Parts: sequence; C-alpha cells; structure tokens
Amino acid sequence: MALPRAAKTQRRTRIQEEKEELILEAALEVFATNGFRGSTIDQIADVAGMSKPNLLYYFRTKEAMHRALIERVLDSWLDPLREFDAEGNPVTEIRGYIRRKLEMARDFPRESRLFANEVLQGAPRIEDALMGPLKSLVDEKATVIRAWAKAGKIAKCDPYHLIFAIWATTQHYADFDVQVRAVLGPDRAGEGRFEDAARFLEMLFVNGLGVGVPSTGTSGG
Amino acid sequence: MALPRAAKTQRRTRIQEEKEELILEAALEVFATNGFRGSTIDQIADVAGMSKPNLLYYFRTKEAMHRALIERVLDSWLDPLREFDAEGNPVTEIRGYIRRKLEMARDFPRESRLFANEVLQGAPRIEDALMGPLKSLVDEKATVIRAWAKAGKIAKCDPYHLIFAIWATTQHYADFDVQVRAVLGPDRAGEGRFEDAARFLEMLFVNGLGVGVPSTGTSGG
DNA sequence: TGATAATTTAACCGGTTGGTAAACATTACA
DNA sequence: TGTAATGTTTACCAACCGGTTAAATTATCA
Repeated sequence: MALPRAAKTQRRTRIQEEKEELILEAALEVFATNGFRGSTIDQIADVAGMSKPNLLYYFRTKEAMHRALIERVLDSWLDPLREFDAEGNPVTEIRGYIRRKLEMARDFPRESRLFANEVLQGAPRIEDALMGPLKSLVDEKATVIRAWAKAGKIAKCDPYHLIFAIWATTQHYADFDVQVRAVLGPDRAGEGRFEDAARFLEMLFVNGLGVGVPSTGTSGG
Repeated sequence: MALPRAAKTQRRTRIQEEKEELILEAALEVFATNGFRGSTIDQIADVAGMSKPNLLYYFRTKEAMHRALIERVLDSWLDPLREFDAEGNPVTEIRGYIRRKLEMARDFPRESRLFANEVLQGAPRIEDALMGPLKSLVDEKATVIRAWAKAGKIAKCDPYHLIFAIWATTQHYADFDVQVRAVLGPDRAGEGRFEDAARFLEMLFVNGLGVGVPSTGTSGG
C-alpha cells in the first residue's frame, strides 16, 4: 500500500487540507535548512506541532513529503522564466526577469534553498524535472535569446550561460544569505541589500549585453 | 580528553600523516555531496578504506574531521581573491579573478560544494570565518574596486555586489553542476562548458563594468 | 444522540549512527 | 631480536531514526 491512511478516507476533509498544508510548510522549513538526509521526520513533526505518527498519517514517508514539496515548488520556481516574452523588448525582458528572480530570492528564500540543497547533493530526487520540463523551458527561451543576438538587439553571447548567470547571481541572495550578510556587515546588510543588488545586476547585465536602455518609448505592444 | 589517540603519541609518524590525509580526502568527498548532517562516519571510513574505529583513532569526532577540512580548504578558497592586485589594470584583474575562480570550480568542485553546503545550511560551523577573515579580505578588495570606480577606470558600482556576482557565477559551475549538465544536454555538456562559461562571463563583466579591453599590449608585469 | 468515519496517541520495532573499550597486531628502534 | 610505542580490529553501547500497530479519541452527520 503506497497511500497514507488519510488519502484512503471516503471524502477529503477540512482537517486533511489544513494538516497537509501545515506539514508541507514545516517540511519546507526543515528540508531547506538541512537537506533531505539531514532532516528528520521528528524535526518536521516538531515544527508542525504534531506527533510523528500523526504526521505519518498524512504522508506515509519522508520521501513522500519531499516529493509533494518539490512538485509544488517547481512550478512557481519556473514561473519567472515562463513570463520571459519573445515578443517583448530584450532589455525590458531581461531586466524584468532579473527583478522577478530577485524578488523570489527575497520573498521565498526557503524554496530557493530547497532546490539548492537538492541540486548541490546531486539532484537524486529531481533529476527528471531537471532534464525534462526545466531543460525544455530553457531550450525554448535560449532560442529566443539567440534570435535577439542574431538580430543585433543584444550582444552575441551563449544564451544558456546568460541564463545560468542570471540564476546564479539572483539565487545567490537566497542560498548564500548568511555569507552575504556576514560580508556586508550589520550596517549594510539591512533589507536594502536587495535593492542594491537589483541596481547592480541590472547595470551589469544591461551594459554587459552591449545594449543601452531603449532610447525612446518603444513600449511593447 | 579532546584529542584523538593518534595526537597523543610521542612523535608524529609517517602513518599518521598518510592516514590523516587519506581521511580528509574521503571526508571531502562525502561531506561535499551529503552535507554535514547527511554524512556518516561509516561512509567516510568506507571511502577511506578503513574501519570506523580506526578512523576515529585519527579524528575523535565527525565534527573534528569537518573542522580540519574547513580550515584547510578556506585558505585555498580565498587565494584567488588575495591575488587580486590593487596596482594592476582593473580589467586585467577582474578577468584574472574570474578565470581563477572558474578554474577552481572546474578543478576543485568538491571544495566549492563543501562550502556551499555549509553556507546554505546556515554556516553554523564557519560563521566566525565568514565574519572574520573573509569579511576583512572582501572589505580590503572592495576599497580597491571603489577607488577604481572613482577614478573612472570602471563603471560606478557597488563593489560588494560585484564580488558576489563573480562568486555566484563562477561557483555555480561547481555547485550546480548537475543542473548545468542537465540543461546543456549530453551534447553541449562536455568539458568545453567551462571555456564557454569563461568566454561569456568575461564578456559580461568587462562590458558590464563599462570598460573596453585594454587597447594595446599592456601585458601584465 | 448515537453510530460511524476520521484523527490522534502510546507503545513499540529493527536498523543505523556516533562513539567507546579493550584485546590484538604491527612497527620502529635499541 | 626483544620490547615498547603505535596502529588496527572485534565487540559493543546508548541514542536516534524511519516507520508500524493497535487502541483511544474526536468529529460528522443521519
């Protein structure tokens, strides 16, 4: 039997919704800071404020919790890239993408760390997602970027490494938050650091791709 | 008693040198791919090809192994930044720094992942190093960069976020290697990816900082 | 309200984990 | 070669870990 007992009830109850939500929230917290192997069911149960067997009534295994979490998070994690619009102005699109990714790093650092932990440790549980949906989406957007480069709208560059660079620089502020704050020191590490980062990164990528801000109001149609 | 039995011998033997080296090498492998909590002494002993009690003869605890490893790795991890020369040409220095960091990501990915794991999980065991030696070194180099910007040698920018961006983009190729390879696919993921990355990143940062390549042969002294 | 479905808890289990004690084996050196 | 110092193994332990069972409790609704 692969299903938890809660999934075998005749109807789906309010309590099930609430508790599963509560558990996934706790699991996110724990997995994000300890990785899969480093996390224990007891820890998650503790954060969720319930007993271990009670938790296991809703998710049969630790794996099941992790799987549910990854599935839910993967979609929202890919959203910023999906919004990347082939029809839009290259500079506007790239700036927008950087901004959205940076906002995610600020507002959902645990989600970012969940992935980082997983990928860092060899992505044993999300390999399929990486080679499937993720790769497809990136391939699609890479084609767009390459077309922009060919049309002379941005500098000629490898679109994949451009995307990697945007991922790396933005997620850095979630994944390496402790280091960032340690280096900036107590004074400079306030919430303003995300605005400073945004300013710097927009400059870096806009100048770096060899295109100025769109000269006049070519507001996208 | 805080010392392992091997440290209490009258003289330091050849076997001690060899075995400790062997253990740290194995510990690097295991810690880098599993994080601290996710790693077991048995795993490390297994990789090192010795029994657990034998290993514990040289390092009394898992913590001790990790500590020894971090201390050793921290220095070499900071080396590329130390080489950053205030007297040099800004573009040359920044390109050189990118190149050295990228080489480290290629040649010592486990060292990079060891740190990434640690920082990602809140840096409980290296907080002091981050706020001490690391911060000091970065502060020092940030001053240099700021001076360059003030002198108009590079674009005005926040030197800290510039350094973060270089760290993020280069270490990405070690820490997120699985993802990079998954996205590039089997064809494009050969060892050439590091050269592609170098080409892209040099362009990004050199153009991004608003300075062209030094016009003529100012080959560094 | 009572019966039934849904939820929670207490008690437990086998395997793993970090670490120890002490017997045993090997090395170095007089 | 003998012997003391060094190194390795066997056997072990208590705590932890993922997960199960069954009984007790609570919610739902006719």
